[in-house]
Amino acid sequence: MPHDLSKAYEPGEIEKRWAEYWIREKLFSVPTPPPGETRPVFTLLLPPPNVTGRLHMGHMLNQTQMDIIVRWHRMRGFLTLWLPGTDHAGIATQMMVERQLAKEGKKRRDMGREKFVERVWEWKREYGGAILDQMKRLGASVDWDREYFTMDENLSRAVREVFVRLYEEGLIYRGKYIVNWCPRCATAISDLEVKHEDVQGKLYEVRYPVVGMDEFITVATTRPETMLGDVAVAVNQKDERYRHLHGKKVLLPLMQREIPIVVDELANPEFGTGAVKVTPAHDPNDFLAGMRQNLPQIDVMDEHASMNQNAGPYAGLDRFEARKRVLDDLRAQNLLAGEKDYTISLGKCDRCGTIAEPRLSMQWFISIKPLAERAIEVVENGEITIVPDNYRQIYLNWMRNIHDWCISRQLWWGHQIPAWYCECGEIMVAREAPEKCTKCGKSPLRQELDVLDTWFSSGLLPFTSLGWPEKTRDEEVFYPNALMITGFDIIFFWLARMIMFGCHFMQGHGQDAAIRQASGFGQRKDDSVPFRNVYIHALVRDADRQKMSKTKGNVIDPMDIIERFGTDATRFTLAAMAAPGTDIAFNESRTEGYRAFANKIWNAARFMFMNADRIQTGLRPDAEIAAFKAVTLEDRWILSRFNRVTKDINEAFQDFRFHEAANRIYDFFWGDFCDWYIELIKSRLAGEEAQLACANLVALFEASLRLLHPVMPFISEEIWQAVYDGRAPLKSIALAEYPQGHESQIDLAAETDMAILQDLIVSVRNLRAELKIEQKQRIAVEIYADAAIRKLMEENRGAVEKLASVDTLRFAPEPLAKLPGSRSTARFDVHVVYEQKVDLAVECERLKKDLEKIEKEMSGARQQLGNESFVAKAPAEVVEGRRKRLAELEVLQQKAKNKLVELKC
RNA sequence: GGGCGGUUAGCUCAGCUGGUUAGAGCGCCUGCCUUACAAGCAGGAGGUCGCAGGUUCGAGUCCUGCACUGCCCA
Repeated sequence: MPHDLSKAYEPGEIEKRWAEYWIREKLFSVPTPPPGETRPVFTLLLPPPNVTGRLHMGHMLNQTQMDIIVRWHRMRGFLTLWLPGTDHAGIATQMMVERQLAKEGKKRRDMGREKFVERVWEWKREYGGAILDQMKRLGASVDWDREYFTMDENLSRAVREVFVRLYEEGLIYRGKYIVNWCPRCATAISDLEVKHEDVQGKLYEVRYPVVGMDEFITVATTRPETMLGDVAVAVNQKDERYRHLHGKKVLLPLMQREIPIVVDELANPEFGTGAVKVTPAHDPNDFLAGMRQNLPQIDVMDEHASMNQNAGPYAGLDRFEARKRVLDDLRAQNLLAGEKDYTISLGKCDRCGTIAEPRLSMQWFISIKPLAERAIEVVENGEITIVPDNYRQIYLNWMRNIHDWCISRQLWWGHQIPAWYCECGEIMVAREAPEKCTKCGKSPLRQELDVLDTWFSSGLLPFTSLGWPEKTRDEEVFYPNALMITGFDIIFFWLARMIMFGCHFMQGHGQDAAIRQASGFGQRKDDSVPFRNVYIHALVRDADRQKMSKTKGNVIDPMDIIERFGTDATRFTLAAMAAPGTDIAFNESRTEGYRAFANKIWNAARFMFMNADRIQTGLRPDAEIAAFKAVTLEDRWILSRFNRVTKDINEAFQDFRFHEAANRIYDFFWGDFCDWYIELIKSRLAGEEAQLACANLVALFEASLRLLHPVMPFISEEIWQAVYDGRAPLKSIALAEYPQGHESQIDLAAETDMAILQDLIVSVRNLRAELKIEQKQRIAVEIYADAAIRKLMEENRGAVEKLASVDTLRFAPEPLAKLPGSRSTARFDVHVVYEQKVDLAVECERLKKDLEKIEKEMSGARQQLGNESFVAKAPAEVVEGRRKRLAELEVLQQKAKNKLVELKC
């Protein structure tokens, strides 16, 4: 890699090149370590994106954070495994292929299951890698050799194993219950796959005539079409209004069916009329009431939510059309007692947006409580930590109120449930297809047509991706994963399921003891957990804090942002804005700013190379911060800053405080390193010390690149490789050592001295601007200060001259604060010698403002110090700090006052 | 209905366990193409920290109430 970097920073080409290089060189591939491995291990599973997915901002944030943490660990010497892969996304993928077929005028059902599934595989082979390809462009440092797909043969085998074991343990059962049903997808969906939305609807009141009485009972409903399946009317025991109707019957309007009035807690006397229709086949609460009251279940809809033959004259109508007709007919018969506006919480299929329908059907379920118990325990007792802490509570609440999980889906794409039916009624659940019935010996058997919920298989990934159910060395080394990073919206999908399954199936598992100790988990007791720590990130919104959605059209495509600003700048933006627990309002102007930052780094590198090539030191192949020789004040200062910042950044990463780490490095590189250090050593680079100064520059730069690498992997790699001019000691900066902050190199005296010097330089610049002195014109300044400060300024007069364009620097024996064209701090007065008239009015105004501020602060400080309890109770250093500040303020006040008098303001 | 957040500069956001003068980026104003960088440099303006109480020597930070706003669950 030559030193001649192009003049402008062009991320596109650089990023593409290194992304390919990293993959080609298999830099992040981790072979199974043999026994005796002593390095700490860090494992992390990519929460599997849908195979149909395209990278969105949420993925980008998620992956940026993972990549930062992963690269950081790798550089700190951890054996770091990041496992990539995708899940088969049952409904989504099936939809995708059905749509493709529709274009060819074909239908899934005409095609047959086998052909259809083959077609899905074809689709997967062709398009299924899209999201992973995008990850490659991001430079995600995953182990591509270990890529998983939930439908792979080994993972499918694991799924069958899990199903069989759970069934044998009595934790899987089959039954006819009300489930959420999507009429478009024609499958059951889980509670989590139904998204609720408040919409304005109507509450209809319908009069049911009581049989044998000249009376009506009025029930309220938001879904009148379901009345066709009514089997009772319920009233509450305590409700006096209906006491006389207990045991009577009503004649169900439109259907002319006699149904009983039952007494059941389902009826809430406070709500509506207090009487409620009971439709066990179309409402979960009614279903339970039906069981209690031993009522029949009348299903009036088919799988597409059209009315079936049970709906009598309405058969064949779509549910909404049926609703209209039912209402019309009720109206005509004067049975519609009222319609009120009513807010309805409408459940929609998460995948396709169709209004979900509660449906009575035969499904497979997991009896979840026993699994949830341990999943609660491991979070309560700290075997798994969740950060930020408030999500811990959310997780626990959900887990404590969990319902049995419907795991069967009426789809073709997915893991077909390993259950077989015999005509004799026997059900066999087995790892491999049984040949004949175990009870009656008959064959052939018919396999269950349903497939498993996608989350069933992805919930197993923390261990199945490591070879389970085989006992593998990988499992011993890499399980439990160290960390899971995911979005809060996914807590219940992945997190909860992985924890339940992990704790259940990995019970008794032990991680290699030496590795576990080395990895920092020595004190954790439970190795069954899927991961030790969880970090939950927030949502990425648009610049106006709106949730991104296709319908609103405000979706920001990360690939588009990357195209324009580069991956590094995009990553940096997300990192810099990712304060734990806070949503990110993605603002393009920030990314633009961070591209400018990358450009700054780029140009600083060009400066370094320009000098290195000129000075001919030859860049040292062993460049590293240890080679830095602090001889001057600015050297000691920048070394101190570097160590301080490094320490802060390491701590920030430890706590997932990405924004803090990003801001620290930004301020350090731009504010300290470029604005001051480089400017200060320019004269040294031109002088006798050039070699040393240049070596220091390179050493510091190289270390800073390593510091930056996890956040901006590409530009750091590009420049780092250039530093070594094609002879880098390692294949990549990604394998180099991450800087550690050394307390011993933090030099408080140097930082204080430098601050005084910066103060002086800024004061002079300030005066120049005020006096409207042209930038080019060099000027004379006078300084008044005590001996120590005088010495400091004397020793660094070159710096002042260069950075403030000063040609003569004199020291005055008398205070200068009174003079026009002067500035004062508590430590020194500085005066610019310049004939041009000072604008007295402006100066007076500024002085008065300053004085006001000083005096305001003084009175505050005096009040505090005058308060006995403050002096008695506040920590000594705080009181001392206040005293010192007050003394300073007094000096400043005096100086300002004198000057006001002198200038006759 | 239950729970959880947010409200700090014109905009988007930091401010961890309460402690000196509340910060950043963008935007704005002034002056500079100063040989690394105009995606830049130098200087500057801009905030009674949503409102009202309280705890404390001390509150942007802790507590209570209110207002507005967002999310999750039922």
